[in-house]
Amino acid sequence: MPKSLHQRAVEHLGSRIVDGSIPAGEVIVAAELESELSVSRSVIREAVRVLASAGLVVSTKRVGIRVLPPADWNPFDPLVIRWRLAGDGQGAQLRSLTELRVAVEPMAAELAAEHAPAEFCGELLNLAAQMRHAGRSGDLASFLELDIRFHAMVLAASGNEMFANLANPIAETLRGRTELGLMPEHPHEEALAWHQGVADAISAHEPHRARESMELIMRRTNEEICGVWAHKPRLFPQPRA
Amino acid sequence: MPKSLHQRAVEHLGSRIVDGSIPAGEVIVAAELESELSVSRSVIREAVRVLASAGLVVSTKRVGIRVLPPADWNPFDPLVIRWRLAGDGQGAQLRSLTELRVAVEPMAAELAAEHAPAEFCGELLNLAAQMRHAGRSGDLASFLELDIRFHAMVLAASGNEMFANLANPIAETLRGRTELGLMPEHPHEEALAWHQGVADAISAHEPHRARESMELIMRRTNEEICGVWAHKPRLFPQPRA
DNA sequence: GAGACTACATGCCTGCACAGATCGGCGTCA
DNA sequence: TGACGCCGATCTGTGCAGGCATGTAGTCTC
Repeated sequence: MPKSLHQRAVEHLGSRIVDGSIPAGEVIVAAELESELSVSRSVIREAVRVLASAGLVVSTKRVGIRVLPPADWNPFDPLVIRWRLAGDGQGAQLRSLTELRVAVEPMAAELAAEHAPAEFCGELLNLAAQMRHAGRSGDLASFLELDIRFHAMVLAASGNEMFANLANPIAETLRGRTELGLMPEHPHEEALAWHQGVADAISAHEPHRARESMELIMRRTNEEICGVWAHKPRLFPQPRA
Repeated sequence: MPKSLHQRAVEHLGSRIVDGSIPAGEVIVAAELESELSVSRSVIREAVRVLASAGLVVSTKRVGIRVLPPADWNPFDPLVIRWRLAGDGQGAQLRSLTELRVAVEPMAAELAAEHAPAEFCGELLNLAAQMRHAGRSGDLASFLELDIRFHAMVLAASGNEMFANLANPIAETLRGRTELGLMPEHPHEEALAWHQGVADAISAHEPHRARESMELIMRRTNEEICGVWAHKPRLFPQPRA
């Protein structure tokens, strides 16, 4: 299925910038890209505009298209997240996202217990039961997908659209952890109980208990992987004016 | 200072979509926009591409440019946040951002205490002292700007680029609260002490205390404003497939 | 009801004029 | 001689105008 030329141009340039093939500070002229990709100016210009809106490049007259340093990238842009997870920045990206999860999900569980509509509660209980079943039978692939849906459901049930929007990158995080072999061989019985506890507490509208159960899950998550990327350098950008 | 035609086109279309002037489901043809803004196709096309990357519209052959419902917008896109804060969605946007702050900032303080370079610690102590001075002398304007810089500094000192990137919207949140008169007349003496506590704990590399001090600040923040938008409807989008 | 047909809006390409930023040469002055 | 400032040449993105190609939606036919 051939994607549009525009998408391919965005992908080509963006992924090369994010994986470091094109270092920050490099300047490119649009004409080069035209011949490199064998596409016309309009395609290049539209792609550059999209990448500029993600903070990857800035284009100025007489100089060309300048690649910006990682500190200027929008780390919440879905494209940036995808490219980082696909390449060298994978470790740092997974760490950032995991830390974000640890911060956000307990709050999401608390809000969900206060505001979640009934159908979300039912679905959460349903998912928790299925997770228990898949976990005990050792069906790791199903468990992963259920886990993803469970956490996405909690985020959506919080009624906070920013939380809900984190579902996709968090799903990628979980998949990434699995690919890297950072998930336990067999889901812990405690983890199953904690997920059940989150679903129960949200359904019973008990915010405090929902938060605490989710905090247990997150604490375990953090412990399992906090050491893995400890050596990766952290970025400390100066807060801009 | 006349901005480029591209920026104006993005602004024009985007702000009208976000403030609801153009309802979801509406279809627009590019030719209309050309005559409406008196610009050429390339400008419109590039603007549409940028808005599409933010999830505001999709453009399909034979049908035109379809405006997407709010659930499809990227709530972390800086442009979307700005437009929402400027218009009708202001309440819901401030609530979302505040909930995000409450979740993220304690974690950021904890991480900062573990990883912050020395220069960040010094600057934090400096800011806390200035805040105390401005707060006690009743200089609310200075206090607001110092408050913004303080929280931005903690987020940056966490070494998590996603946290650091939340500094701008959070600054807007604080300014928005002030404009709406939701800030206390005089900063509480306790709040000053808590900020000092955060700076001290981070400088002393005491993650637990840093988190707890920040939690106190956030709890107060939440109490001050949680009731204000309680009546605003929450969005519960279905998690996508 | 299923398949072919047609109209239409976007996708993509190309040539042109303009604006603004950079760079180099030139002259002046200390 | 060397440093500074002015000014024009040049390069590149910005924007415009028009054209053909392509895929889809709606219609029309059988």
